[in-house]
Amino acid sequence: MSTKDRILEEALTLFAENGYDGTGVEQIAEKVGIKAPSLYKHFKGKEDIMNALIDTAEAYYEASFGSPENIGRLPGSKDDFIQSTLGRITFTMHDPMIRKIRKFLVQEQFRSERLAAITTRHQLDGLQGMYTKIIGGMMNKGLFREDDPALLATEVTAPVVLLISKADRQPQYEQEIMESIEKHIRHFCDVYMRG
Amino acid sequence: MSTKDRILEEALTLFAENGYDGTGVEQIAEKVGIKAPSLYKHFKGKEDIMNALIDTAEAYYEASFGSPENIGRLPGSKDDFIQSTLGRITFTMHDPMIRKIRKFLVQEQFRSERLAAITTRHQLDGLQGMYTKIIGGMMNKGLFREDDPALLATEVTAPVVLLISKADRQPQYEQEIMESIEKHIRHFCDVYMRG
DNA sequence: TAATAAAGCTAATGATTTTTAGCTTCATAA
DNA sequence: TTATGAAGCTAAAAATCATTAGCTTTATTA
Repeated sequence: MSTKDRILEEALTLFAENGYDGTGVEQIAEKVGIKAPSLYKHFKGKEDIMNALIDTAEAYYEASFGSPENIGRLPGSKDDFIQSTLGRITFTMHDPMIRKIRKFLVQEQFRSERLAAITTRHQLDGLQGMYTKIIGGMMNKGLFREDDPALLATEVTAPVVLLISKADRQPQYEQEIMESIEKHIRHFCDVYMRG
Repeated sequence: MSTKDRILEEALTLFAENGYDGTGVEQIAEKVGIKAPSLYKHFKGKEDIMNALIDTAEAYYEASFGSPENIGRLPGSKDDFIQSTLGRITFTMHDPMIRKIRKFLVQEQFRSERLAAITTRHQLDGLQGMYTKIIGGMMNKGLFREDDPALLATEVTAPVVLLISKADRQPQYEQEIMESIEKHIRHFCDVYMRG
């Protein structure tokens, strides 16, 4: 892994933990194993590091939610829907990279319009767009009752997003949070699915 | 209004806009109309200002969600439920004090366990506890179908909380957001209320 | 082999920021 | 009226931080 990428990696870790203003270039350099002035061989300055980081977050978003392939096959039953959804949530919750991007964005969302827009995509439009397609597709197959797929996507994803945020800041409650999420998903299926 | 209170007021405004680390004591002093060293006649230091601010946020939470009186009378019909809920949301969204506390908390939630706990209360337990009581009460009167009131409270409040956060960082979308919220609330009533 | 460029280092600069020391003013109370 | 304490100020200390300048090493390439 190149030094440049190592810098981005450690910077994201530190920004996620202490925020941009709460992180010094010296800290970043130390984690990478170089001295602070050497950072400037790779980036113009601290802000340049953050901008590169934002590009990473954008690319990551694009890879996760940008293409329809990420949905995979449509779930064919209630249990299938529940299991694939819980799987996605468990992955999203624990993947270190996604977790750091989430924590970084939530702290820096007010820094610029661009960061605000990315935060909204990560927190709302991403998951929601994905579930609009899934639910819409399953509706066509008669697995969901007729309704507005985008609205149902909001209903199912919003509580999950909020509970994952809670787990990010209070990991000691992770177990209860997972139980709440599962309960919520099952209830959602009971209400909106056929059979 | 005392200088001490003015300091807290301006500090909250600045912390909400630029975060704790992004705000200098000099900025706070300037907004108050004094010089930075004079702040130390009222607080031990910058961190002491934030701690006092957190007490304010706690007190505010207690006043808003701590006592059952804040629910007022139970809504007696679907329209009553929708109107009182939309009223509460509009107020919460626009009240400058609540708005600043929300923005402050969302940025500083990882700074300490105390801030994490308060953020969870403000973002989840507060509204949710209130709506658990409202929906539970209305269920007893036969206005809601039989179900788990706490679960329904999650379903109705979570999308609202997320959309309000979006409005905080992207006020230019406020109108569409309000429409989304209203659509969501009406849909919620259609699904879970009788009649 | 000689030249070059990339990537590291030390030392230091300059800017900012929090905090302290010590002085002044002014209202209040003895 | 005098003493006291609260609340402001200026000046400066002390610390931190991002960045620059200039040197060294090392690998690559002509």
